[in-house]
Amino acid sequence: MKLKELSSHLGLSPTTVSRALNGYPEVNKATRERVVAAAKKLNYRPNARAIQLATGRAMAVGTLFPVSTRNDIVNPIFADFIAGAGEVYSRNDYDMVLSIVPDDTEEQNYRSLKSKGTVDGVIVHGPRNNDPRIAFLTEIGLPFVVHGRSEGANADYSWLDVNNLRAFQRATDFLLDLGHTRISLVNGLESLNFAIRRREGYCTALAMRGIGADLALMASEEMTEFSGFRAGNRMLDLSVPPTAFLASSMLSGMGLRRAIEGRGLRLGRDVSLIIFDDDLSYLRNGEDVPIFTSTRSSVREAGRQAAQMLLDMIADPAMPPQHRLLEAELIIGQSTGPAPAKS
Amino acid sequence: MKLKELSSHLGLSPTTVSRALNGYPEVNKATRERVVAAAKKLNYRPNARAIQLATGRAMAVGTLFPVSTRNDIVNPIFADFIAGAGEVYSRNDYDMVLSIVPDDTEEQNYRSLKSKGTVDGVIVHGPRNNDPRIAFLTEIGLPFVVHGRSEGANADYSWLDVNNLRAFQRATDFLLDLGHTRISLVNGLESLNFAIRRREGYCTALAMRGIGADLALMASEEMTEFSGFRAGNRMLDLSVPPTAFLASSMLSGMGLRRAIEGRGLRLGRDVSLIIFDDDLSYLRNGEDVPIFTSTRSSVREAGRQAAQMLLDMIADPAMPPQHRLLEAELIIGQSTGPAPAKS
DNA sequence: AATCGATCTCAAAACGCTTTGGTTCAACGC
DNA sequence: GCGTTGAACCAAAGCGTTTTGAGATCGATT
Repeated sequence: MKLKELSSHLGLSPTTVSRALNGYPEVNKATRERVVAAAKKLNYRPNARAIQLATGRAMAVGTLFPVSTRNDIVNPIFADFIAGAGEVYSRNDYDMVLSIVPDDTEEQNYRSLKSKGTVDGVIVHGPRNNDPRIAFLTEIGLPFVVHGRSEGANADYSWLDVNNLRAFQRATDFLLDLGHTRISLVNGLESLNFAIRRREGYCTALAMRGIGADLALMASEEMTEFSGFRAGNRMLDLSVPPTAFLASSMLSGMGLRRAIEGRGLRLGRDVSLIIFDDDLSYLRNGEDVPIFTSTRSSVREAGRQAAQMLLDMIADPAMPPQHRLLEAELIIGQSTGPAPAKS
Repeated sequence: MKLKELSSHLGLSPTTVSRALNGYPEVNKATRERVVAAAKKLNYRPNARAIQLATGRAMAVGTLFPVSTRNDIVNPIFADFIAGAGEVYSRNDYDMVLSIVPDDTEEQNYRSLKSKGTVDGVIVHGPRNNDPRIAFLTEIGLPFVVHGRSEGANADYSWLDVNNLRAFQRATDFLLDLGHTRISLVNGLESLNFAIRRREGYCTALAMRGIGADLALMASEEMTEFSGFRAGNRMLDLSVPPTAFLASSMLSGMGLRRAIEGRGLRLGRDVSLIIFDDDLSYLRNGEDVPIFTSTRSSVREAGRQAAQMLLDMIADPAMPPQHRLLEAELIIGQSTGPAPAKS
C-alpha cells in the first residue's frame, strides 16, 4: 500500500493525504478523519526510505560499538545500555543502527555513517582521554552524546556520565571508616576515562586520611571474572595483604569473591569487598538483600537518558551541549564489615 | 558531495559515473579509473537512502530484541551474538537495525519493519514451540533466520541451533560414567525451546541407564547467578542431595558454585558440576585451563553463521530454507570428579 | 455584483540515486 | 559505399514520499 494507491482509493491527491496524516492544519477535519481511518484499515505505512530522502532526516540513531582488536571483548554493559536507549528510540519512532567495528577504524566509520545519511546522530562509547572521536564528530557536524567523559577535549560536547570519582571516594571512605587501611583497587583498564576517575576517587580518599597509595594494591585489567580472581590471588599473596577490596564491576567482584573464599576467608568478616554495580538485568546483586556492598548506578537508566539527550539534540541542533552527571548510590550488603583485629 | 556534483566535475553524466562506480561493464577502463580516483579524492559516498529508494533493497538487517515484559531481563548472550553477526554485516556493507521491543508486540513490529522498508531480513531470537513469529514472517515474506528452533511449525524455515539435546545427553552420560546417579538439572526457562531440548537430553541419558527423572532435582528459571545459587541451595537441602549438577549457563553455574562452596563442599571432589558455556567474551571459563567442565559452543560464532545465512537468503530469495546444527564440545575442567563413595 | 478572505485541495518539483532505452561514433564486413 | 555491430556514453523516467506554490470553492464584505 503506497501513498498514491491510498490517495486514489480515497479520491484525493497524494498531497492532501500526506498532509492529513501528518497533522497539517489546512485539511478539513472530516477529510482527515476519513483519511486516517482508511490508512489504518488498509494498513498503510509510509516507506521510511522515501520519507528520509524527502525530508533529509534519517529517523535513526547510530551506535558504533567498538570491539577491541586486541582482546576481542565485548563490554558486558552493552546489552543493558542498548536496552535502555532502545526503549526511548522506539517510543520516538527512531531506529537504532548498530555497527560493530574494530576499534581502530572508528573514525572512518563515523564519516561514512554521516555521508551515507544513515543516521541523524550517534552515541559514543568508551571514551579515552583526548579522544579523537569527539573532535572529529564535532568537525563533521554529526550530533553525538558521549557515554562517559574525555579529558583534554578542547571544545565543549554533550556527555552523560556516572560520578565515578565520587562513587569510589565514598566507597573508600566507607571502608576506611570501618577501620580498613590496606585497601586494594581492582580497576578496569586505565586507558579509559572512567577507570582513571575511579582511581582518583580512591587515591583522594586515602590521601585525605594520610594513607599513601600502594601500587602493589592496584590492578588495572579488563573487567572479567577471571581477572578479578587473578588479581585477588595476587593481592592476597602479598606479605601484608589487603583487608578490603574495591572492584570495578560485578564480574571482577565475583572473581574476587572466589579468590577470597577459595582461601577459606569469609567475605564481610575476614575480608571486605565493595563493587561497582551497573545493575545489569542478568547480573543482579542478589534479590531482596544485596550480596555485595556496592556503589550502584543503573546503566540501563543511563542508556535511557543518553538516548533522550541525543534525540533532543537532533530535534534542536542549535542547542548548546548538555551534560548529565549521575550519582551512584552506596548500598550496604553482606560483603563488608569492620577490619579484623590485627593479629 | 553528490553524484551530480561529482559527474559535472568530471564532465560526465550521472549515469556513467554511477555505472563506473558500480562496476558495470559498459564503461571505458580509463574513464572508470578516472571516476574512481575522483570519487575517492572528493570523498564521495552515495546516499544510502537514495540507493535504497532506487533499488528497493534496504541494505540492512533487523534484529528485534524482545525484552521480557515480565522480568525485564536482557539475555546476556545478546551482546556476543550481535558482535558475531555484526562482523559479517559490516563486511558485507549491511547495517544492523536493532529494535528493543516488549515481547508482546513483536508481531506488529515485524510488520512495520517490513512495510516501512527498513530491513531486508531479520533474525528471530528466543523461539518457543509453535512460535507465531515463524508463520507470520513466512506469510509477509520477510526473509528470516531463527536462532534456535521451534517445534510444531507446519512449514519449513531457516534456523541455526546448537545441538542442545546431544550436549546435555553427553554431559549427563559423562557424569553417569563417573558414578553419579543423583544428578540435578538447573535449566533455563522451559517455555523456550532450547531448554526443553536440554531437559530431553538429560532425561534420555538417565533413562538409558534406568534412572527415572526426579522432579525435585530439576529447576527451570531465568539463568542468573542468583537463581543458580538459589536452586543449588534448594537441591543441597534435599534429604538425599545430588552429587552432581548440570547448569544451563555460565552464570547459573557460578551461582551453583557459590551455593556449593558456601557449604564447605569442594567442587570436583564433593560435588561435580557441568555447565553449558556460550563462550561469552566477558565471561570466559578460565583462561588456559577451564574452571568448569562444560559443553561449549560459541554464541559469537553462532551469530556469525546466522548472519551469513540470512545474507545468503536475501541474496537469493528462491533458496530453500537452510539449517545448521552446531555441536557443542565437551571440555573437561576442574569441576567434575568421581562420585564420592557412599558414606 | 464584484471583491475579498478563508478554507480546502491539487499539480508538480524535489530528494539522490539506479536503470531503461536510447544516441553517437568508429570499426567492420560484404 | 552501405548496413551492421559494438563500445562508450547520456537523457530521462522512476523509486515513494514531502513541500512549494497555486487554484478552486464559497460565504461574507463592500
